[in-house]
Amino acid sequence: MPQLGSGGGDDLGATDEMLAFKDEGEQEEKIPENAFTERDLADLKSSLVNESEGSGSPAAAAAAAAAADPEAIRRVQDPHRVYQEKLPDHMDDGMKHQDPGMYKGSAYSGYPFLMLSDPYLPNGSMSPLDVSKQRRAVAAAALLPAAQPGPDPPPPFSLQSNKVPVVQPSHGVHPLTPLIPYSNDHFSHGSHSPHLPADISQKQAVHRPSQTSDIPGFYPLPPAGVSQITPSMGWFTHPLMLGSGMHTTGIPHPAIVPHSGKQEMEHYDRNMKPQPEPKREKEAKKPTIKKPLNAFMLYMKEMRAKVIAECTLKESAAINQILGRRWHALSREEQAKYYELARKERQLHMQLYPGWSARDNYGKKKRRTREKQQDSNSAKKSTPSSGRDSGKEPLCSSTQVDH
DNA sequence: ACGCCTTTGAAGAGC
DNA sequence: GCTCTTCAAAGGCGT
Repeated sequence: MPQLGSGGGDDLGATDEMLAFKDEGEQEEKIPENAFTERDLADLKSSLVNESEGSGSPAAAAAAAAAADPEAIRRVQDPHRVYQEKLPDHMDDGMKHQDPGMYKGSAYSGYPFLMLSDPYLPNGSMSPLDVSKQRRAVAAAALLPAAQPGPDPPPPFSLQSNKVPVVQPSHGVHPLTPLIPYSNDHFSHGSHSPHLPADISQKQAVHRPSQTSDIPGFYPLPPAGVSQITPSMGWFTHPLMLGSGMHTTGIPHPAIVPHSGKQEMEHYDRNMKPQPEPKREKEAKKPTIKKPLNAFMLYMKEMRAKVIAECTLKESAAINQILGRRWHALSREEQAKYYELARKERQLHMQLYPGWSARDNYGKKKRRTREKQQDSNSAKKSTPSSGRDSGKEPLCSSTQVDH
């Protein structure tokens, strides 16, 4: 159990983030009772470490959540409840505090986004790279509606998009869970790609092999928590997956992808057929176990489609900028939700691949040139506001973030 | 075909 | 302990 004992160790990021939020002065609108203090978060997270914790009542949690956040009522009436019911017991402890945020629907249906006027680019001469950046920023900004102060109606997105993979439905809704990368894309392939527009998903669905629809839940977390997951348990072990995303234990895991990466994975995803690949070639390709997604990645995965729809953007770089701003605009509870999911991700990942190290994947991506690295570093130093905390990227939403 | 862009967070390496 | 680097997702874009 490599990191299970680390307690808050791997949560530091979350804690740090929370601290950052304090500084951003976004607490005005914080709910007094349900406010997620850092200690709460720490408690919550440490509670996750105890995988074998007692049970809580999801319904009660939802009720409490609804009391604290009326809007949560709408959320908890949702399929998410199903997930809550299936949550590992240890989750309940933390969930009691944050159910409204956890596994609920759109996390920010009502929070104010503030569109900041200017792209992050400073004045001065621009390198081609800068021009490219500006072009992206402008492209994103150009598609944004004029900022309208005041509360905005929540975007008309279906909250169902947050269905949880643990109870992975076969229809094409995007679940939000720590298990997304392991369950959705790679297990319920064909049913839906979480970030793809519906039409694309449907296209994929055409190729969905019949047997996948029989898979109940690709992440059948036992009530007692992931620690009890065993290779033989509920995992979908399809012979066709052998050799592609199959863990050495026999557990199919989407985090495992062929060396060649995306393309090949898509191949498997969409067709789920053994490719007429030469054996030798197969053997030569060692599967790559991907890193577990962090909180922001999970958030992106969930929200990408929404941003794409809202902003009619497709370029990931621009979308990610928006998502970055939205991420910062999230309340602590809402962020905590994703930190929580990410934590579960890591724990599960750890259990599935005890010996795996992030270092294993080093060098599998082409490194950026040293020059660019230095370039960006110096740029960040010289213009700190252009970095992660620039606060100038548009949120695309008609609301704004005040920084 | 392949890498870059862009975001945040986690983790490893090096000092 | 701190800083730096790399990777995780995503899809348009440039070479």
